[in-house]
Parts: sequence; structure tokens; C-alpha cells
Amino acid sequence: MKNNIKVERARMNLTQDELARLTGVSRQTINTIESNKYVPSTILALKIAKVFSKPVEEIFFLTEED
Amino acid sequence: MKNNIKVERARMNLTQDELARLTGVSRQTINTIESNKYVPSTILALKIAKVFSKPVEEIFFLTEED
DNA sequence: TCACGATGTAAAATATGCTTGACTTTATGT
DNA sequence: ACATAAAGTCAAGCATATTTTACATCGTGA
Repeated sequence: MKNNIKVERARMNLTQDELARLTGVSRQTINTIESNKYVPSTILALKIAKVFSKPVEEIFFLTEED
Repeated sequence: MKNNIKVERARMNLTQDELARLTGVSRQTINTIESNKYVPSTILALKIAKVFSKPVEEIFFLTEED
């Protein structure tokens, strides 16, 4: 799975820490998701999408291996 | 988090087992998600939404406690 | 150059997703 | 009543998500 978080953060002018606070997780969680180290839970994906006012599908993308 | 999977399955006339096969997980996984025992990964949520041809947000919903 | 905010990264611990296998329950049809 | 398909559930175990703490790096402004 891939994601667009970095771009969306830039668009909204948010730091990793700010996004973390807005979604109730740690900054490292945002960082590691952003660098594709692991896949977030659906709850977190929904919260992130909500912050960006976009559907989950426009932020997280299935890849071949999924 | 809550979800609509049971209703969507009914709409598409799919058994838990069929949905499990279509999304590459076990039948118990579908069953336990459906009964809100745990929250799926974003990958699985995206796959389920894809099967139902609906956005993730129309199948999975954040609740108060999330 | 120095300080500082933002980001990257790592290790260890805990929580949760997901699997397999097996058994029970609940329709529904014959 | 019986058989069968579908759904519910439980336990054990492995894999992965997420946390905390801590330290390193990078870029920018003073």
C-alpha cells in the first residue's frame, strides 16, 4: 500500500506532529506510515482522511502486492 | 468503529466465506470484523470497499469513542 | 556558527489483526 | 426429523500496528 500523506500535509501546511495530534497518535506513527513502514488501522485512515477532507481512497492506494 | 458489511453482503448476495475469498482473508476474519470484534487494516478495508464498489467511508464509520 | 523546528530512525514493549482448526448454533429445504 | 449451508464463537499462536524514549540529521533564520 502507498499513501499521499506527505503531499496532503504540505497542502494543508501541517507538520507530522500536528497531524499526529489531530488524529490522536504519536508523531512516529505518522512518520512511519508516511514512509510506508506499516499500514495504519482503518480507524486511523478514516481520521487522516477526515483531516484532509478527502475520501480514504484518495490518500491510501492498494498496490500489486496487496 | 462500526460497519455496514452485513448489509452490503446482503445487497451483493455474498456469504462471509465468499467475501473472505474475494478479499484474501479467512472467513473468521470477515465474521469478527462484521460483529465489531476488531478493526481491519486499511488494506483490508480498501479491498472490502472495492468488492462493494463503494468508498471506504460508506462502509466503515467512526464512532464517538474512536 | 548556533539554535531550533521538523524529520528520520531504532529498540523494546504492548496491543491488536489475522490465521487455523474445531465446535456450536441457526435457518432452510426435503 | 434430518441434512446442509451459513453464521457465530473460542483458543492458541504468529505477524504486525502503535507506543514510548531517545538520539541523529537536515534546513533555515538570527
